[in-house]
Amino acid sequence: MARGSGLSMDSDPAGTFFLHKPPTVLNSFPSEEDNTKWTLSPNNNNMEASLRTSSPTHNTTTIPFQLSNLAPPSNNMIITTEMDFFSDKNNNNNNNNNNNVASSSVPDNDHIHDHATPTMLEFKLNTGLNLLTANTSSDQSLVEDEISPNSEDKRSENEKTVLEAELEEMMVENKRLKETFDEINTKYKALQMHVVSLMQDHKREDGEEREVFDGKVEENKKRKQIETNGVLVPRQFMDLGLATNISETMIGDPSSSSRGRSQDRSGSPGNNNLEVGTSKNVNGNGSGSDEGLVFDQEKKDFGNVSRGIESPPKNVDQAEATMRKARVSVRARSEASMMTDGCQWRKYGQKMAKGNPCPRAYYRCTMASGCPVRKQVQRCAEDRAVLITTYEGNHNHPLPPAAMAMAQTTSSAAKVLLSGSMSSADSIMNANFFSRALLPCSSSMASISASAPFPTVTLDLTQSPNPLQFPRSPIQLQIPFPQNFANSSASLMPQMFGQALYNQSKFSGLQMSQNGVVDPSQLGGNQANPPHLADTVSAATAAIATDPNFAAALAAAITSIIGGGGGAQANNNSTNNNGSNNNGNITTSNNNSNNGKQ
DNA sequence: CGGATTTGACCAGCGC
DNA sequence: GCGCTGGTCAAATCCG
Repeated sequence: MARGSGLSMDSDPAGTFFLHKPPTVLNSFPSEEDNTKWTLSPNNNNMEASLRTSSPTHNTTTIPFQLSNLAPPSNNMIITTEMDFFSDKNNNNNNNNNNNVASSSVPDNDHIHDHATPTMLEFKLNTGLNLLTANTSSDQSLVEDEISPNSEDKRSENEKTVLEAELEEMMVENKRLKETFDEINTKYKALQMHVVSLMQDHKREDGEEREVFDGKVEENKKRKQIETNGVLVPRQFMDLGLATNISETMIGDPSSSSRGRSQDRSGSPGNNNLEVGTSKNVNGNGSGSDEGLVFDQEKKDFGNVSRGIESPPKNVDQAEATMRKARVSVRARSEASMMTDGCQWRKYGQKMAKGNPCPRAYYRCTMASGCPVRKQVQRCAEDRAVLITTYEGNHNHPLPPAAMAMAQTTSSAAKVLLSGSMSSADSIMNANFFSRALLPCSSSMASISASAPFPTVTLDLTQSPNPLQFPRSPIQLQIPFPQNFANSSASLMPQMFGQALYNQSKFSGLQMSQNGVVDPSQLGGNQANPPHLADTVSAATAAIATDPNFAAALAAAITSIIGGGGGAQANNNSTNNNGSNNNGNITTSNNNSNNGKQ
């Protein structure tokens, strides 16, 4: 391969260019002529053009390229070019590695090989046509342009028009973006006020509701009936008190400790929603629940809360088991058999699941021996283009950046679901609030299901709402993600949700003062005292609003939306490496008590 | 040949 | 107690 740069051109008034080959290229350039005649043919508003040469030795060669970033023309137009020659006869897609100003292709390599040396049997011409309109002192060859003033003026006029149109378009875009942000800001404040108001109302009614629920096993049965019928009632639409009552009833009523068998825990058809199950009905004897991870600190805190505040110790085990089973399910359209999430997985099983003709595959993480993280992959029964991936557990090893987002999400989900698994009513409220306020952007793609046997967060990346349609409801803020955003930014989404989850898990542990006022200094403090709901909400919204990662992700999402979804700027650098993963406070309990094969 | 995948068998939990 | 289902194991098989 030979590389040459700095071909120079000049032209006659008719627009015919003469290409001068610099000495450094002579040995590799296939032509023996010193001057090859090139004709410049502008088209498409002068933003594209092609160079055509016809010579006795070259026959006809056309090199298309684009003209962009052109400054206003001058009479002394200087064109610098860069050409690369390399041997790949079949590859006509030349890469302009240094710039994208121009692209070219060589349609027929044979024509330019006529006079190649015997050792240079094949060439490929890679031309980075750097078309500049200003004088440059680079070592590239320069030649003054002699294009006729009339045609030049005409072209510059067109270019000016195009640039002005682009500028105007960008200004409109900018204005629209600003309006969108303003709208989001306004709605966020309205949402915050409304949620706080709701929580205050709930607090007033709290005592009354507890009385009622204590005697209302019937309501719990109703709830169970709904779930077993496969009709998901998103908890975000449930009355907060009802959610609380159900959860507490499930704890107090052993008969309600049956693990549901609903098939929708990993995202049943039509359940394009975020699910945060808060059931705490896992059998405390631990059979089958020994796998997965336990957060030591959370175990401790949880135990404090449970024993010290409301629950008998046996419920601690139940919630711990629930914690270990916390899952994050991701729905995304994908033709591949498995989502790329940055981790290495080994398939260890496959089963036909009830209600779905597509088999469910079981994978475990193989990035480190003993990593407890597992995932299930299954296609949606109703829409086979949708791939449902359910993660469970937390990695016990360092992760590559590409895997951080997903891992953070699973870990954060486990945390928030632990808080939702506490017997404290407020903790249940946290899980409920998760979908109502903490993930205000997700209502169209999120709901809460109590039907899952394990707490499961389901992120739906399959929806493609109108990119610019924002909700009118003052209390709900949706950030609809365009389809291509969901597809291309699967790593960003978990990051957003993961951070939100993580923040929520933080506020769930806030210490409250006697009067129920949140002490900001207690953010992330111990969890000895259960939070009050209104304060929890305030702290949560504050945590979300001030979180730079969430803000960045939100901005990226909106940018993607406004920009027509042309690729969200999923910045891996914004991944919170201080997430709950690998923080050393997790232990693996892998007794395999139920895995022994006799 | 070593690692990954496939697949039948096994086990636990739950509903009836 | 039995059957169903989800989840896992491990031998067999495949593959690079």
